[in-house]
Amino acid sequence: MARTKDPAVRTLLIERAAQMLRAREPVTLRAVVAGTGVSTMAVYTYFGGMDGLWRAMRQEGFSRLAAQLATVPLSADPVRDLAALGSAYLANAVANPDLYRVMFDAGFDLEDPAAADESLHTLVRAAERAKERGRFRADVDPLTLATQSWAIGHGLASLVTTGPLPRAALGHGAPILTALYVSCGDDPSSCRRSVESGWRLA
Amino acid sequence: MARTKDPAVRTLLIERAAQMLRAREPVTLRAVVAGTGVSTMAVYTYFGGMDGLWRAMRQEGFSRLAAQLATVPLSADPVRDLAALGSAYLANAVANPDLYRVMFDAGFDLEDPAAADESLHTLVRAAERAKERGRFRADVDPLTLATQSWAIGHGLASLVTTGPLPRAALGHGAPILTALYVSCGDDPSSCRRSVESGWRLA
DNA sequence: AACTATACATAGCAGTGCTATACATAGGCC
DNA sequence: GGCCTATGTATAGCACTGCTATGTATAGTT
Repeated sequence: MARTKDPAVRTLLIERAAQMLRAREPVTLRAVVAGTGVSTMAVYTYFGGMDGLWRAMRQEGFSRLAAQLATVPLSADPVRDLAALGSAYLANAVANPDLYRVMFDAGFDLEDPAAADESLHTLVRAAERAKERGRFRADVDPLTLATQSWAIGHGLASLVTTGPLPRAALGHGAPILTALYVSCGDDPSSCRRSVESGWRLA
Repeated sequence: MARTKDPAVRTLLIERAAQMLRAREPVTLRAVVAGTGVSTMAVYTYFGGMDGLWRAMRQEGFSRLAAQLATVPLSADPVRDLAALGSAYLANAVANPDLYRVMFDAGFDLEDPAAADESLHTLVRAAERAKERGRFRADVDPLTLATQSWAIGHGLASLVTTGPLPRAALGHGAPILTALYVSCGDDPSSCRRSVESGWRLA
């Protein structure tokens, strides 16, 4: 038929754009393709335009988040795991602050929404296990709890990556999550132990 | 000396830009001045450029937030007041979703940072009163608690205004705040009553 | 009333994302 | 193997962006 697309060019452009984003350089069409040797048209054949490149970068952000969450080893203590996942969430945000900010721009449209759903579902499963082991009351909805945990993590991550709060404010995550899990029925002292144990991981 | 600036033009441009933002129209220099009768140069004399106009819009967002928080009537129940302030925070975010999103862009630089500080301080004072009345333990730091409440509110507001969570998710605020205030020493059942009472206000 | 400093309108600048067109090249077909 | 076609690529140019230089009118000072 014809020349086939080279997948390497795709990742090359994404990485270069992410690098420029981190370096605080303006991510512009011509600037992105400048060092790569390819022409401006490549952005259109691979991404359909700059919007598509930004979408791909959001996707990359969610992929890195999923990878970071995947590094959390599941233990016999599901509350510890919940805290560890929250800690990993914040660790990913501070490791890629610019990417994290981009992730939640432009209406949250992704190429593959499943990647984001999967990350949330990791939290849901941990909450389910906490219920099964009797740490949380039976009337606790795992999805609700996961969403609440997400909101807490995102609030801290967003305020830290966008500037108003210093990085040390991320430490607020542990006491808030502890309070939340205690409200789900977990024993206060063992909850504190579990959360602080999981929080240290990342 | 010369012609003096007309303050009305300033507010006119801000309101028109905010209106275009709400209408999802691209907020561009020429588009903003189009309907006003003034020329593009007005944006430079009044704001120093588009960046200045965006900064002014962020300032407008914080002003509206402060106004919304000011409508909360202080009561004899400081925990109720804390919940009411949180509820008002979220109400402002959903009433001006686009403005809220802009508020936390571009590194949080404002013309008058005191406006933002003042809003946070309203929360701090409520936390202090809760300590004085014995609802919270003596070792609770009001600023810490206010910051934590802010992070929770911002997490929910941000996830709702940017899309991933539906508006109904704002209801998660009440149970999370309840859990947080209980962890500060408040009695669980009276805390729930106070928070739900304050939450209804907005 | 004359002067001057300031706001304003116009026109034009470099830079943006995007697209139309021509060209090169890889793959299917006989 | 040699065409042929479909596809990726490069170039040039489009409308638009924010911004600035220039000239002019005007409000405030003296």
